[in-house]
Amino acid sequence: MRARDGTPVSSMKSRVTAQQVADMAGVSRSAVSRCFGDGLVSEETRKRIMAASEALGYRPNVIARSLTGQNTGLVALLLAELENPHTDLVLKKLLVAIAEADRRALVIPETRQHDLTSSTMHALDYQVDAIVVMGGTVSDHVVDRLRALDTPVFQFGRQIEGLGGVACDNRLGGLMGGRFLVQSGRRRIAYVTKTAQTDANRRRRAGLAAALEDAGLPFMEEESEDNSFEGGYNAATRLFARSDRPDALFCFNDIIALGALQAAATFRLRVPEDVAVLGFDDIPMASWPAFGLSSLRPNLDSQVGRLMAMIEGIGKGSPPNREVDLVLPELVVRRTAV
Amino acid sequence: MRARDGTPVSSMKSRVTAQQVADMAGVSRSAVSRCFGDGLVSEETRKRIMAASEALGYRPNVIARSLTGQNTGLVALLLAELENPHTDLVLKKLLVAIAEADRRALVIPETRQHDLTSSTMHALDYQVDAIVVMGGTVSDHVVDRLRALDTPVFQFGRQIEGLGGVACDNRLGGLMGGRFLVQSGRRRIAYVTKTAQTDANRRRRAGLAAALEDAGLPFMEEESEDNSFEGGYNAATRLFARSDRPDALFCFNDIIALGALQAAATFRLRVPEDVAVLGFDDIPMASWPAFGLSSLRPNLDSQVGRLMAMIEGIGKGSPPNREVDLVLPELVVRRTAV
DNA sequence: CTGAAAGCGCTTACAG
DNA sequence: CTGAAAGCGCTTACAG
Repeated sequence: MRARDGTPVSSMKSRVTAQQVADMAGVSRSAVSRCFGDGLVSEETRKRIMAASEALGYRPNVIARSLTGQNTGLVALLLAELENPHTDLVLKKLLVAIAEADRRALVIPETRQHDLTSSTMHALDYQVDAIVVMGGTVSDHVVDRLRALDTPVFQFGRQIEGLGGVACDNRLGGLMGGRFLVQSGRRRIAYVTKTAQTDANRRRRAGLAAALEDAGLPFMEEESEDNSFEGGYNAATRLFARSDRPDALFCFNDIIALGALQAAATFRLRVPEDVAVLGFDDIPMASWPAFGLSSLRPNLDSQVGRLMAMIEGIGKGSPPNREVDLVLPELVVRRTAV
Repeated sequence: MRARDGTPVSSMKSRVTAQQVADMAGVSRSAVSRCFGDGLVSEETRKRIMAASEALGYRPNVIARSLTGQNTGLVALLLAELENPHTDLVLKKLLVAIAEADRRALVIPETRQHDLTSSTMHALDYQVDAIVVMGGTVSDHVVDRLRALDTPVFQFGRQIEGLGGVACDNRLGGLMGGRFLVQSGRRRIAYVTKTAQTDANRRRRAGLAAALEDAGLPFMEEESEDNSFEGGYNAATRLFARSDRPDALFCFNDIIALGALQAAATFRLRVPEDVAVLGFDDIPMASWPAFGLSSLRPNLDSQVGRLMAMIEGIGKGSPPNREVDLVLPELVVRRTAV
C-alpha cells in the first residue's frame, strides 16, 4: 500500500522502533534505550541518538516498556456517585493534575455491571502504578483486598480505616458550620441530611451535633430523600411547615441547600433574616449572584495536591501510607448565612 | 518476604502467568492463550484450563497481549472546554458507555502544557484503539495529521470537515428554537452568543438567523463575554436596557440563559410574558423548579450510542468513517418560553 | 560508556 | 486440536 506520492504508507504511519533509531545512529538498541531511560550515555552518543530519533519521529513504546516491569505511568480513577456535581469538579481537577504530572488517567466508573472489585481488576490488567478510589460504598471485605494489592491504593474524599488517602475534614466542617450558625444567633438549627449514610454525611452530622451540644441547643434533623435540588426543596418544605420552624438549615451539600433556598422563597421566608441556609462543597453555582449561598469549601486544590504527592512518593522505599490526610475546609460566607 | 501465615507474599500478590496455568492444566502455553483468545481448543482442554485459571486467579496480562499487535481495549478521550458544565455530562455518559462496552477510557485533558497534538501523541503511546476528540479548537493542520493516523479518530459534538464523528445538529437546533419563538408571537428576538466563535456557536446562530429571515424579522445579537452565568447576566442586562428591548432571548447555552433569567428578574420583567428565554443543552439545572428553563436537548444518549457503534465498527474492514452523524435536538418546553 | 544476550507475558504462523 | 518456536519492542544485568 502506497500513498499518492509513492512513499510507503506503512513507513509513514506505523511506529518507529528503537532498533531503527539505533541503526540510523550507528549504535546499539541498548544505547537508545538508555538514552530515553536512565540517561547513562556519553554526550556524543546522546546527540546522535536524539538526531536520529527526531528525524524518524521516534517515541518509546510505553506498552513494551511496561512489560519489563517498568511503571506504566497510568493512574486508575475508580469513580462512583457520578450524579453528584461535586464529583464533576473533583474529577476534572484530578484529570488535570494527573496530566500535569505527566501521567495518564485510566478512568473506570461504577456501572450496573461493574462494582469496585471488578473495576480494580480492570485497573490491574493495565498494570497501573496507582489506584484512586473516589466515592461509592466500600465494604470492609473489599478494603482488605485493596490493602493486599501490590499496587498502592488511595482513597479520595473519604476516611476508610486502613486505607491511605486524602479527604476533607468533614467533622470539622460540621463543627465550623454549627459554631458559625450558633454565633450568629441561631437557636433552632436543623441538619438536612441525605438518605445514604455515607462516611461524609455521618461526619458532618457529628460535627454539627457537637457544636449544638456545646451550645446547649437541640439537634433537629430532616432527611432529603435524594441527593438533589428537589430533595432539598421537599425536606425544607417539611421543616418550614413545622410549628417549631428552624431558624437555620445546615445542608449536607450545596445542591440540597439550593433546593432549601427555593422552599424558603415559596414560604416567603427572608434569607437570612428569617432563616439562614448553609451548604457544603462550595460548588461553582454557590457563588452565582442568583444564590449567594454560604458554604464550606473543601479546599480541593490542596486535597488534589497532597494526593498527587502521595502518588509521586510511590516506591520511594517508604512504607505504604495507611493514613488519611485531612484537609481543613474553609467557611465561605455569602448572603444566605452571615 | 513472607506473610504472617508463612505463605510467600510474592505468590499471593504478583500476577499469575499463562505458563503457570499451562503447567497446572498440563497443556502448553499456546493452548492457554487460545482458550482466552480465539477459543479454538477442545472442550476437554478448555475445562482443564479454566479450572486451573480459576484456582490460580489468572487474568491475561493486557499489556503483554497488546504488544503482539492486539487491541489494547483502550479508548482515548481528549478533552477541552472543561469549564463547560455540558462537558461534565458528556464525559460521564461516555465513561459509562465505554465501561459498558468492556473497554477502558484513557482521559487526557487539555492543559497549559498539553495541546491536542501532544495529547494525541500520549494516546498513541498507549496504543489506544480509538481516539475521541471532545471540544477545543482544532486547526486544519491538526485535522490533516489526525486523518493520517493509523488509529481511528472521532470527533464528538462538533462538525469538522474530514473527520468522522457524531454531533448535535446545531444549525437545526437554532432553526427549531427560532421558529418556535416566532410562532409563539415573538418579534424582537436576540441571540446571546458567546465570544468564542466555535463551530457550535456559528451553526446555532446560522439556524436562528435563517428562521428569522424566513419570518422577515430582524436579527439582534449580544455577546456574552464569557461562557458563564455572569456573562449571560451582563449581556441580558445590556439588551434589556435598550429602547428596542427584545421580547425573546435565544441563548447559546443554558448557563448563559440562567444568567439572562436573573437579569430579567432584576429588571422586573415577567418571564415569559415580557420576555421569553430559551437555552441550549438542557443541562440538569434547566429542569430545576427554580428555573423551568426551556431548552434544546442534544439527545446525548443517542449521540453516545452512535459513537460507540462507530468505535465497535473499527477494523471491520469498512473504510474509515469521514462523515459526521448528526443527531436531531429536541425542543424541551418548560416555563421560560412557551 | 557500550553492545550482545536474555527476558518481560503474550500471540501466532507453522508443522504435526 | 495441539505444542515448539519465533517474535512483539523494550529493559537490564553482564562482560568488556
